[in-house]
Amino acid sequence: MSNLTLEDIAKKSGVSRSTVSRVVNDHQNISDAVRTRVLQVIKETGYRPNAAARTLASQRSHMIGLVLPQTVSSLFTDPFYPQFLKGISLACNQHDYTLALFLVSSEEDEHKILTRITNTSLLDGVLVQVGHQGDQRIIGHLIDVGMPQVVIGRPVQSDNVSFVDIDNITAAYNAVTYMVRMGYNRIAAITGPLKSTAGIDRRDGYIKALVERGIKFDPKLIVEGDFTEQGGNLAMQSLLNHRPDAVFAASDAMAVGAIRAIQGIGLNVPEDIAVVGFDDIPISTLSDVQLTTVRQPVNRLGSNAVELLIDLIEHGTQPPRHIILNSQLVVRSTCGLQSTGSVGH
Amino acid sequence: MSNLTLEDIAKKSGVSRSTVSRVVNDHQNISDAVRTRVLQVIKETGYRPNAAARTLASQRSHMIGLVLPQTVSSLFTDPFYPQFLKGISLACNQHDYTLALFLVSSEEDEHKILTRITNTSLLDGVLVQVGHQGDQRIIGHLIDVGMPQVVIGRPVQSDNVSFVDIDNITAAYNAVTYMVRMGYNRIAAITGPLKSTAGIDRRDGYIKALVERGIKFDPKLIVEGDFTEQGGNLAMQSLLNHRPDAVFAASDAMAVGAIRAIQGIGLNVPEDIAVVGFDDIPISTLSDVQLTTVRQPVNRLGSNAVELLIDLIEHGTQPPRHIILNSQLVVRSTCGLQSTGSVGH
DNA sequence: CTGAAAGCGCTTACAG
DNA sequence: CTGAAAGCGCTTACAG
Repeated sequence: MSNLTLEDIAKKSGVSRSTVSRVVNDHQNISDAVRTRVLQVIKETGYRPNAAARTLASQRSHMIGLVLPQTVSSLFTDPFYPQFLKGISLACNQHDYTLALFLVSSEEDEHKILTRITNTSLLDGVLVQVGHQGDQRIIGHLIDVGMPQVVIGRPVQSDNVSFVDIDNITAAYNAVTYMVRMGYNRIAAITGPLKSTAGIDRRDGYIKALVERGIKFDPKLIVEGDFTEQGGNLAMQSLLNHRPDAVFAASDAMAVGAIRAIQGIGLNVPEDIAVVGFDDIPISTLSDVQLTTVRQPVNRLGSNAVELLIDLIEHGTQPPRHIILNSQLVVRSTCGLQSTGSVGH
Repeated sequence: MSNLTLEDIAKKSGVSRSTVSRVVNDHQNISDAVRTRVLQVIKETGYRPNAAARTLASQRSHMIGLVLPQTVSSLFTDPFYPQFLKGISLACNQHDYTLALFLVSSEEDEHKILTRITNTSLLDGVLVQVGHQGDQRIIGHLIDVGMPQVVIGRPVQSDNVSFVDIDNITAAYNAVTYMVRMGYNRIAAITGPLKSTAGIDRRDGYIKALVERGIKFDPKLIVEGDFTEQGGNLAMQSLLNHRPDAVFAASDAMAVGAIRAIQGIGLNVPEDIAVVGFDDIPISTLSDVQLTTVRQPVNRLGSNAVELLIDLIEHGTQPPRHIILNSQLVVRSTCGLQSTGSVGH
C-alpha cells in the first residue's frame, strides 16, 4: 500500500533525497552507516520505487519488447516458441530487464502495436522475430524511429540491422550430406516458402550438398512447401510420381505430412523412402516414428538476441552485428537404421 | 528520432501544451479547427508521446503483467500455453494495454520478479496463473502490496482474490458420466496432484459421477498422478492389477502415458480398456490414437481474465469476483467407438 | 473550448 | 561522502 516517496524515506532517515536515491540504486561512495540506516528505513516502511519516475528521469525503462509477427497461428503448432520464450525470459531476468510481449495477429493489431512500441520511454529496445512471412514492415518502422532492435532470424534486407540466426544453409547441407552418405541418391526436397530466408537457405544447403557430392540435381525433385504438415503432405504426393528414395523436408511438420503421404500409398519409412526433417519438434510418444532431424539451438537463439540487444542499448549502436548459430543433426530412424558417426541424440 | 515534446508541438501549432495533450488523448470539447491543426503538426513532425511521463502524471501505466509460476518446464510440453497467451495478448491489444510477461523458473527468479512487479507505476495490475503447484506466495505478496490481481485457475485460498477458472468438477463429472453411459463400470482414475485445486476438483467430479450412477466406488481404482505422461504411465501400470475396464485421466499427457502402459502389456484401447483424457492437446497425426477428452475454453479463460482485471483496475476493487467457465467433452474413439448424443468435435 | 500552473517521483551533474 | 537544485515530459483540476 506504500505510497511513500524517496522524499519520505529521506526525511525518516535524516538524509537528503539524493542520498536515498544513491543507496536504492546501489551507487558507490556511500558511508556504511548511512547506507545501513536508509536500507533499514526502506525495509521497515516497505518503500517501493516508482518505475515511471525513474524512467522519466533516467531516460531508460529497462524494458524490452518482443514482437512475434503474424505468428499467432503457428504459435500453436510450433513447439519452437515455448523454448524460445523461455530463453528470452530467462536472459531478461538475468539482466534485470522486463519483457513486454507483442503478438501481432492482424493488420489492425500491427498498427496499434507499432504506435505503442514506438512511444518514447516505453521500451529501451525491441526484439523482432522474422516469421516465415518475413515481416519487413515492422523492422523498417523501428529503424525509422531509431529504436534499438535485434532481429531473430535473418530478414530479407539485413544490411542495416543486427540479427541472430541459425546457419540454415550449413544445417541443411549437413543433413543432406548425411542422407547421401547413407546411400540415397534420388533425394527430394520439400522447401519452406521461398520468400523467407529460412526457406531459401535450407533449399540452398540441400542443393549445395548434392552438387558437392556429384549427385545430379533434378528440379522435379524440389517442391515448395509452407512449413505446415498439410503442405508437406501435398508436396509429397506430387513428389511420389518422380520416385525419390529419400526426402529432405525443411520442417518437421512437413516431414510428418510427407511420412503420412508415403504411408498412405502403402510404402514404408525408411525402407522405401527415407525422411529427414528440420526443427526437432517433440512428436507424440504414441507415434512409432523416430524422426531424424535438425535441432536448432533455440534457447541460445533467444538469450543471444537479448544480450546483443542490451549491448546495443547500453553501448550505442555501432555498425549492425550478425550472430550465426550452429545446429545439430539428430540421427534417429527415419533415414537409415544404423546410426553412423553423426551426432546422436 | 523525434525527441519532440508536447511543448514543441504546442509551439508549432500555436496552442497551449494542455490543448495538445487533450487532442493526443482524444478528449472532447476541442474545436475541430484546433484538433485538425494539431493533428497535422503531430503527423508532420512524427511526435511520439513519452510513456513514462504520461504514466507518472496520470498514475496509470496501461500495462499489465502475466506471471507464470514455476511453469517453465511444463511450458514446453503443455500446448495449453500458446493458446492461452494468444487469448491474453489479443484481449490486451483490444483494450490498449501492454502485456509484460514473467516466467518464474527458480526461487531466485521469483524474488527478482516480485520486487520488479511491485514497483509503483510499472504495472496497473497482474494476472497470475496458478500452476499445478498452486503458488500462493506470489498471490499473497500481491495482496499485501495492494496490487490489483486476477488469478487464472482457482487458488487454494480463494476468499480474498478474484479468479477465473474452468468448472473442473463438472467437466470431470460429465466425462465420467459419459463413460458410465458407454457401459463401463470399473472405471479407474488417474488424478492430478492433490495439492492443486485442478487435481482435487477433477477427482471429485469423477467420484460424484460414480456415486450418482450408483457405481461402487473402489479406492484401489484411484491413483494420484502428476499430470505428466510418465506419471500417467506409472499410475496405469499399478492400476492394471485391479482390472479396470476404463480409466479417466486428469490430463491428456497422463492419458497418453496410460495408453502406452495398456498397449505395453498387449491390450488394446478401447477394446480392453477405454481411456478418457483432459485438455484436448493436439496429438501428432502420426498417432493412431483418437483421444476422447475434455476441451477447456482456453482462449476465453485468457480474455475473461484480462477483462476482469481491467475492470478491477478501472473501477475499483469491490469484493473479489469469481468467473467459472464450462468445458466441453470431445468424443473421439478411445472410449467406445460410436459417438452418442455427446458434444462432438 | 482553452490556458497557466502545479504536480507526478525520480536522477544526476554540480558544488562542496 | 552528501546536499540543493534543475529537469525529465506529461496530466489535470481550476479558471475563465
